[in-house]
Amino acid sequence: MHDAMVSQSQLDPLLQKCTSLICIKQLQAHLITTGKFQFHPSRTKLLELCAISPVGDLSLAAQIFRRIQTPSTNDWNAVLRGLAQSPEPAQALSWYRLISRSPQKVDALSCSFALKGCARALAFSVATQIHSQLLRLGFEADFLLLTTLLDVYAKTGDLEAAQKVFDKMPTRDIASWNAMISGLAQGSRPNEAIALFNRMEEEGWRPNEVTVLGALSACSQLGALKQGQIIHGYVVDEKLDTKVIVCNAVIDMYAKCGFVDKAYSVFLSMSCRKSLITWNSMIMGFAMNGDGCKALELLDQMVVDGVNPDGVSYLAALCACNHGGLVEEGVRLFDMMKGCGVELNVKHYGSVVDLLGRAGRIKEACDIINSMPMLPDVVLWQSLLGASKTHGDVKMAEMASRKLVEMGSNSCGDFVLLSNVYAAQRRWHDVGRVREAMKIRDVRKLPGFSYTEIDYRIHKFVNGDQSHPSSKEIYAKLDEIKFRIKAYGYAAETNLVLHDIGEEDKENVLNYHSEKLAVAYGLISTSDETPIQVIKNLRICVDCHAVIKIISKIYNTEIIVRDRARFHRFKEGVCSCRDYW
DNA sequence: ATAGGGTTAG
Repeated sequence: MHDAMVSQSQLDPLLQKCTSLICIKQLQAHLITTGKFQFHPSRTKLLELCAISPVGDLSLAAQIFRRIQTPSTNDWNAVLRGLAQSPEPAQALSWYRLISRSPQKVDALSCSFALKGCARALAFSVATQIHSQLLRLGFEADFLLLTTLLDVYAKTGDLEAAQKVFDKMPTRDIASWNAMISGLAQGSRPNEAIALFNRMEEEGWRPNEVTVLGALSACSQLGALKQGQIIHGYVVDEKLDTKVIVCNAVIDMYAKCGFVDKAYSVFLSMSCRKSLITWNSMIMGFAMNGDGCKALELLDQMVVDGVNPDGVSYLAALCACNHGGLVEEGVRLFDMMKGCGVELNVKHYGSVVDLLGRAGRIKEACDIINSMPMLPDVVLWQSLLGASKTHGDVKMAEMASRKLVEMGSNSCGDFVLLSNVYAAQRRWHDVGRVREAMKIRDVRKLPGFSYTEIDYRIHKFVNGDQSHPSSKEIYAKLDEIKFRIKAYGYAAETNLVLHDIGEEDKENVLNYHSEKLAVAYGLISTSDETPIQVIKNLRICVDCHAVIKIISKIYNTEIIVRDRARFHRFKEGVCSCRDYW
């Protein structure tokens, strides 16, 4: 680059074309050698480019900054913005404090970048400080800044604060709505996310691709198929499905609503190029639905399509083998993974241990745990404990429980499993011992709950719930079910109930599990052919599984239950998991 | 004068 060629007016266009670090360095050297560095109007732009562009270099930006004798707020902000989007966003917050103490002081942009840093560093209390500061500085009418603020509150987990900012905003634009909707969806308040999405449409806004991502994610969480289908329709009408990211969200929504076929048809008819996430979402969809063969097929196909599987792809495929009962294929896949350059993490080990454990190959599962290069996590011991329970291996169950206690696990499920191992053997004294340990440690049962979507509304039930407006009819239906399945030859598996209470009471505990309440409500509320859909936060219980199979037969209806790990599709007395889960 | 905010799988 020749000095004479670069006059003041020519620097800006050069900056626009600057797409490499070398180029940045050349322009910087030029400014220095020509003595224009301290005063050139494009210096800040160069600094910003260096701090935030993917080809830039943040430490070089810091070096450049240090040479500036009197940095302007914009110079400060350039580095601040770089720090906020760097892998160490917390550094942005100390930098922000430096700006506050500098003669130039912060402006609205400084607040914006610092808040972005808070969002990424999950620094809630700093965000509240910046919040009060921006009010003092009189930025409260800046709705872009307020959108950033509400986003930080949502991301750091204070949805009430986010909602407050949103409600008080004098003007909003689509990004403000999007931040609030995705905030609710990601903060596990999917019902409110969907309600806000609908309100947005009522108020005449046209959702864009970011909006539907949040809304679809909410539908996925809830298993809200009908609502999800409406959004999918909108996506097609508005041609938002030209974006791969939107297609991915649609695929995920159908898969998590239990309609893997529908997910697959969207997958097959996509007009844009599939990304790694597309393949992974689809493989996971097949995994959740127990279709191991299809998952393995896709794992091969993606390579042909030029997309390299990553650790998530393999984990999903392994999980599919697990849920599909493809034990040999799963073990083979696991062995193959060791030589294909993908780093195995604790989840891969967890999955194969689970696979072997479920198949009753508990010794092999235990050997894998002992051979791991990293420390086993609680999940591994929990699957081994679960497998020991299923296969009645008391010794192994006790060993796994001991490990869990050593690791400080205070999860109720661990205690319940061990207790169930004893209960199945009628060792009530040991059951009592476990229950005592739970009391001492103040272990509480994570409450089980189930959802079902009826007429576009989500109905939630907890165990023994009597709060639903149709509670009377639901319980009457459960009585009828109880009567009809008894006549069919069913006997409750009461050895699964934790407490050594009377047989009849045990039956009642089981009878009013949340998933049974949701299924009963589904039965009295739907008359058409659509399957009853239930989403449960925990794993489905063995008794509920047995009962729902019979219900699907005697009521001639299809019932789809999504539990914590996978789908169960009940039809004509059998379940898609083939009782293997 | 202008800059800034919202994004899918595990």
